[in-house]
Amino acid sequence: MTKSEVAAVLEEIGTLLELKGENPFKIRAYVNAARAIETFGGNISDLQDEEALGKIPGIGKSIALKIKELAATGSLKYLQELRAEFPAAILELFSISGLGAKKIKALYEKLQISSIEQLLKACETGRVAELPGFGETTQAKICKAIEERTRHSGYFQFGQIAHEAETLRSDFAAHPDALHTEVAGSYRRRKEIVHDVDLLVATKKPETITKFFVGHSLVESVIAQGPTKSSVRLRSGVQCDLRVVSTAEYPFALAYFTGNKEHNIELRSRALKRGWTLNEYRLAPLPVDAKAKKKKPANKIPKVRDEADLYRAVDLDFIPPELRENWGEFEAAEKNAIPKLIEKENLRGTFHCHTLASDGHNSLEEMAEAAQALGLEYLGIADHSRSQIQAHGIDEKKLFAQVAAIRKLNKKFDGFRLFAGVECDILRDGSLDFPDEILSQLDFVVASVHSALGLSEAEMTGRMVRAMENPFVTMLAHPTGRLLLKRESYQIIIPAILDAAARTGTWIELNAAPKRLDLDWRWWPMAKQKGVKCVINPDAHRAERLQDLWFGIGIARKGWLTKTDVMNCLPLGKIEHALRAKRER
DNA sequence: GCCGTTTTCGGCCCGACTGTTTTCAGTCG
Repeated sequence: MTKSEVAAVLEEIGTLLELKGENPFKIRAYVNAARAIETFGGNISDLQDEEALGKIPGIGKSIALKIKELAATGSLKYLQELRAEFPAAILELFSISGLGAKKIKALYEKLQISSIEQLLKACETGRVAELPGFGETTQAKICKAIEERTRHSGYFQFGQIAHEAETLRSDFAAHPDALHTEVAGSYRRRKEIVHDVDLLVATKKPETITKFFVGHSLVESVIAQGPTKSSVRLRSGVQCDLRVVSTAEYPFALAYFTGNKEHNIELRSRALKRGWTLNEYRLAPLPVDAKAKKKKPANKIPKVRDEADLYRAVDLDFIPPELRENWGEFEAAEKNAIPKLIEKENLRGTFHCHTLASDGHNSLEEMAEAAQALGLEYLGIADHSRSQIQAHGIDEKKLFAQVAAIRKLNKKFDGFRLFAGVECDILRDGSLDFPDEILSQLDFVVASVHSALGLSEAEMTGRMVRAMENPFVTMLAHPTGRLLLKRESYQIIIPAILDAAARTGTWIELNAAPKRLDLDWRWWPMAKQKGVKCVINPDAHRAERLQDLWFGIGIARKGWLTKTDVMNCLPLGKIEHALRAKRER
């Protein structure tokens, strides 16, 4: 049983308790515990170790016992009993926006509705509108939400909505009444998956800004519109919320809406400890009445002009938005230990790009030109190897023709260089698609898995470790193989992969393609600790997709990486040596 | 159900918007 499976069970218990109308704080305890176990970074090798579980903040005696039972027997009596009280399909009703536990409970008790299909039927026959607390409008909204749900999941890859988000940002930035503009929320934290866009604007003319927003050409429909908050659906299908505040409120709102939730709770609790209350508008003294007798006089409230002032007010260094996940950033900010995160400008080159030779859409020359236009000093070409039939994998002959073409082109460049490589398939047994004699003639080798994806955890891990043990394999590409919102990771033991990478001197790719963003940011602190080096690659199949590097930078920052952790921050003069280091060991 | 540099009992983040109400409950973030 994995941590996330345990978290899913706790989450489900929370939902079922909500349906039962249980004490809201008990419900929150389960939801919190689910989050706690999922995000817990430390070692819990044994989920049956009740004592260790209980030490995780948010998990107490009762929940620790339940986790233990779950880990030991694979099931949980308490959950079985809860499930027995409701039809199984009822949980899917929670995926409809606008429906929460109270409404679902009413639908179930009054109309015996327990599935989306039944709900749609009841809406169409007008029975929902007749329920107390519901009405014609609510019924129509439910119909629309069901329709929306079938059109898209409500979750988007960061890259799918980045263009709209940036367009809105720049359009507001150019608006004369918008004094400050930022896209906050999970977008600003550079989460790989976002489900809405949070736009924040400081202004003296809220009505004008709101009007401009709901009338924007990217807006498909308006969901809600009030004096300080409006919500719309954009053309891509993503929901976008606008918050309008004053300039004085802006830094508080920016921090508040950048989140995440756990980060905000910690920030507020730090304010409370200093005798203040923090919300999205201001830092204010605590109300004097409540249990104030023993209390020492509240500290003077400092002036806050930007986010850095706010963090300073609670005795913290500034925390970059990407780190605001309550994932160790508070401890680091207290000890002046927030690293100087990598920036886009630090990247000097990149590897793992495709050309017309395999399944890319541009020539060597076009890829090189695009790389130079981005200010890069070098670009590594790595087309697919021969066994990738569907991706037009190249054979030995084509590969050497490309190497020759690259060597020839390099004579023309000034201050720029192409490196000749290959994206070599890792075969089922961990051997490589080309023999060492061929690989040794290349500047670098990207190794990756594209076949036999269903191997067991032990087999898949062993396969990758064996590939990394090859001295000519410079880097391991998209290590988990996940396709965001589409395909889960292969079954692999990532710490074992990282250990092998550290031992063999193999770089691990941070694949910057927005559908991958693999290796995931959550693993990079561990990778770094083990001494593993990162390489940020776009896996570009078109020249313009080299720009995906920007997504990779966001994830690298989110993974606490600095420029010294990322090999392709090395300048041209040093990267060549670094590429040879492993094979010369 | 969890938690404690205010507390082992009594809190637990809280504000915005909508729709159905006629002062508020429900949902969301």
